[in-house]
Amino acid sequence: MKLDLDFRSDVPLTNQIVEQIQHLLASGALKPNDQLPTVRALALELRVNFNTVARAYRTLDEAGVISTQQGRGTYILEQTHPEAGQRLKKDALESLARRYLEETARLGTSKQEAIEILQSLNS
Amino acid sequence: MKLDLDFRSDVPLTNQIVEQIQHLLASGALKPNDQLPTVRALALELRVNFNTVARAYRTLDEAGVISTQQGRGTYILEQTHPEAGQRLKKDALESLARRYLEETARLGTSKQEAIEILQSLNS
DNA sequence: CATACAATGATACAAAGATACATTTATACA
DNA sequence: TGTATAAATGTATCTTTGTATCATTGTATG
Repeated sequence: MKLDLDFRSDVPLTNQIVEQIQHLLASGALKPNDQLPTVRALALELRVNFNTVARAYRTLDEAGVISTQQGRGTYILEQTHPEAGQRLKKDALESLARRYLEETARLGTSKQEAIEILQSLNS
Repeated sequence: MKLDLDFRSDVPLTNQIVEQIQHLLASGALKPNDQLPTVRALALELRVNFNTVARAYRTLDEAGVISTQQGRGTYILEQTHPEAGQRLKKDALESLARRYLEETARLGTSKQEAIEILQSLNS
């Protein structure tokens, strides 16, 4: 990967990694489903502790840009376009909700019960 | 088999397999003496390493749900404890609920909103 | 200075994959 | 029909990969 860290910069290494991966994505150098280097491989290349790469990956994960999977690796996600979003999000939510009801119904549970179970979860 | 793994979930793949097989059992889609797919066949279908399936099978074996036999295959056992059925169903419902919340959260939706969407569905 | 905080590194851990193996069943062939 | 061989199936073990937690370092701030 063509990343180039500036160790003298006052912007943290982790942030530099995050930003540069986002640039690669924006420029098309990285595409959905591409596998990123392992945290250790990239760390070696950048001469940095692998935790630093792992932290960058986590930031990107939380931003919904990549998916990091323990034991498997990390992958670029499909980018959901915000402008296409509102309608699609509503549809997606409804389809999730329908699927949840179908599956609980298969277990012989009513919609009301299915909702109560949700409410009882501590989160 | 109708299993559907979420590679982005923080629930380990092995656990997802365990839970979903328990769902199939709780819902009656799997019955005693049914043969499960071989570890390799199911792994291929789920796009997962076959050891991951083997680990899930072992967990179910240790729980007394199935019987795995080297060289033969794996089979659903008779349920010796009647109350195990209730337990199975309760666990199944809870993990379905958790997954629903996890997926809606990923779309930026709160638990309360997730519940309201359920209520708004005409069924 | 002292102390607090942020960034990075070090170490131990957990989940998943790769590879070689053991057991059972199926098949070939004398 | 008996036996050798191959194929199918689960098991054991090690490697790879990301995660969690604590220690270290540097720097601001009082």
